[in-house]
Amino acid sequence: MTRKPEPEVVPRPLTPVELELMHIVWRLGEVSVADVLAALPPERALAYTSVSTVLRILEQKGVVESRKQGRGHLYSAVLPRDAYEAQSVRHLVETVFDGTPSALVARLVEAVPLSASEVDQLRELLDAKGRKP
Amino acid sequence: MTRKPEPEVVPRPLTPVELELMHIVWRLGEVSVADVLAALPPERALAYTSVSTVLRILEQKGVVESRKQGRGHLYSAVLPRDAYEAQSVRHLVETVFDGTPSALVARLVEAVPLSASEVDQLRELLDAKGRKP
DNA sequence: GATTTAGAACTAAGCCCTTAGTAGTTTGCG
DNA sequence: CGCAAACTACTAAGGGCTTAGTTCTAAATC
Repeated sequence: MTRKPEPEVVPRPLTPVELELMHIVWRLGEVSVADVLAALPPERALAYTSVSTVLRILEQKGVVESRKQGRGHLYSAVLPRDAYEAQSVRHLVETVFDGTPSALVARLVEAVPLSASEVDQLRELLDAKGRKP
Repeated sequence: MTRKPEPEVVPRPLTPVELELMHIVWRLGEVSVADVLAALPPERALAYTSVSTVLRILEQKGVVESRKQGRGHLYSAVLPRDAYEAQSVRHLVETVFDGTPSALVARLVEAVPLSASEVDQLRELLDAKGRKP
């Protein structure tokens, strides 16, 4: 009935709000609560305390770290965006595509509209990969 | 404070247990609670009532439907696996990769070990895509 | 037809997520 | 120094997820 405390093979994705704030942290580097608040789109009016709470949760999860600065704290990412992207893709391959990466890409090119230039870009990526395995 | 009831642009992913059961439903087609229970790996000993509850939640969400059969119910997928895969990829592109599909693939080929044959497969997918846009 | 049994519905407990208020502390300013 | 503003920690409420027990009903068996 209780959650298994074993370290997860593929870490659990960030929750929607956590991810929303992390995008800001990744973009700005080192941020105060006020910075995050200011960076949110106008229609997304979170309370100061809500942002503060989520940042504290993220710190508790080890996703960001903070250092004291003047009156408040400055938060910065411990988990780089690259790493989270990689983690997310792995998680999706694992849980939805039976661990088969090509199945994901197959579905992607079929289900998501791709511009010609994007297709070209992908081809280049594969060529680079194919030449030095 | 309450969740906005607007229809989501990209539907929320299934929860871990829901997805776990859906894999079984997709594989077996039309299943009873007992079927699902039997299809679970031995180390995954869910109670009958737990499976029943999750299937009922899935039905409530419109992901499966049921018809009465003798003593119990038979559940079958309303949401095909294809569609869910597409939905999941779109969701990931949207929330993690800024809506840029090629960024996802770039991260994939970098972060997930791909066999040479998988790389070839991907190339073929792209060729097929490139020829008829 | 009565009893056993299989299943569904209801319920609940524990946990996490989201949002935010309140209270208390620290800092900067006059 | 004292006050106002900013900031943090604590707390809470509402909702969803996970797991499962209990209870009630319907079906199968004798």
